[in-house]
Amino acid sequence: MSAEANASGYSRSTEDYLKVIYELEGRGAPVQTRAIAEALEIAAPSVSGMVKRLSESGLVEHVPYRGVRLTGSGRRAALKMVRRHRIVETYLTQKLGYDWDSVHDEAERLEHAVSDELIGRMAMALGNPRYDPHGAPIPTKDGQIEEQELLPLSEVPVGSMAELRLVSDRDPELLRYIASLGLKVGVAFEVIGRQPFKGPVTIRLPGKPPRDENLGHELAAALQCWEREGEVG
Amino acid sequence: MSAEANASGYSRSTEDYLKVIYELEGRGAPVQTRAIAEALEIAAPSVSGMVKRLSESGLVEHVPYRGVRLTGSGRRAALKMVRRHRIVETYLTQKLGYDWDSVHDEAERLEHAVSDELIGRMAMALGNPRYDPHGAPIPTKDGQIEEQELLPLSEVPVGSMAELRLVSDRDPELLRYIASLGLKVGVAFEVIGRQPFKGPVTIRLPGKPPRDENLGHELAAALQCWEREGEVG
DNA sequence: TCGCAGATTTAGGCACGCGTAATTCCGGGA
DNA sequence: TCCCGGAATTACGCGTGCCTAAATCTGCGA
Repeated sequence: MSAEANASGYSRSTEDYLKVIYELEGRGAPVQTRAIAEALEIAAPSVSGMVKRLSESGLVEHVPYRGVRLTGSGRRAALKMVRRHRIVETYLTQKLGYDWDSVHDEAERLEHAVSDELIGRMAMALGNPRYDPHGAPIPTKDGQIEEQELLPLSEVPVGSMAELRLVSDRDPELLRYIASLGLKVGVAFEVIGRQPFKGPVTIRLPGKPPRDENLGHELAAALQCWEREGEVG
Repeated sequence: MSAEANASGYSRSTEDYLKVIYELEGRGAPVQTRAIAEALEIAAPSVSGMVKRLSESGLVEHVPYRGVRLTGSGRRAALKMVRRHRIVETYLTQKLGYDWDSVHDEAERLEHAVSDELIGRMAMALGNPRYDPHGAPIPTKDGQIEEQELLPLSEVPVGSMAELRLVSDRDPELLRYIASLGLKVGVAFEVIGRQPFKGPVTIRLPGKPPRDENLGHELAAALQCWEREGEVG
């Protein structure tokens, strides 16, 4: 036996913490202990303890009772994990026939085990993709990540055209459902109605003939879209 | 986050122990604490402690001061790890352009992270190979493994033809060296000399013109061959 | 300004898996 | 049979990362 514990040099837990902190940070707001605890499904005091260690390692900045922010090296490590996760998901989907609803768990384990070398080879084999199967941008090797200007379908104005660009990889049921409607990343459709008080959104999907579907508010809120200003097909 | 700690349900350490015990067991002889400690590069008392836990989990049978043997479920789990390791090595070599001397460490990490599903898909993509790139037989999904009748090159009679069938994946230097000689699994050659007192073995490699090479005893002992009884090219 | 709810941290504990030091066991030679 | 060296185990301790219970802080509404 001779392999490193973990390809990145950090423990599996550390990698998980960095990734969720990155994801919860949005645009720089401090991340609460409780949010981390919920995302990782562990108790809040456990997070307090771990945050202390992360802070001593210089990966996060911790203001007691206020929250944590990633430091430069914390963010770099987090983006590395995000890159790994998304490349693995893309690879499994494109090269090994996985469906987009079943890659998340597998990637969640593999992201801790793959080396930079392997990620590089996977990316190469895929032609250095910019997005994963759910539309999420893949950070580059040197930690650049594209910022997307997206709108939840629940907020796209009625009457405009929209294109599905991004959906979370976390909910297989949701992914299977929207796939069953013919909705995947890149599909354009018309928003033809929305009911008030978190009512459903009605969209018209392309096809012969076009098909109308009603999507619940919660679902519509999970579908990040480009709004294509302008007229209707 | 929602993935299991480890695809098999056992901890990474447990998986490592089971694999080395399997490999050290040969044909059923009890495995000594010290042998495990050396293989895993950890201290002997640590092994004693772990063996106790493995034994309580029903994975090994431990006779104090005598050694351990895998139980049925221990052997099944070990063979699963061996299958994972060898399929991953084969996949990396065949599909991602790795050389045979660089796959071991990567596989050592990945074998703990891949699911049965993924191993199945990799095996499928490879056409269900029976051997890994180093010639080691790949256990089937249900835990069958082929027994090979092989002879170390250091014991193949002078004058016979032999074919390289198996070499350990542990030593990248050795693998690179023999590859540089044109020796890989499946290559046949003639054994034309061997010096006494652990002296070198001389082989004649096919080619135009044939090439003779002298291999040190230790190296020759690491090359497991089929002896092709009979005459010489 | 006070008090309360909720978030956070501290206190104390546990399992895992590793280490070193000290002790015990086993087998072979005298 | 005794003794001795090497193997194994026991005793004790450490860091990681999780837990629950108890204390503390923060901000908001009365």
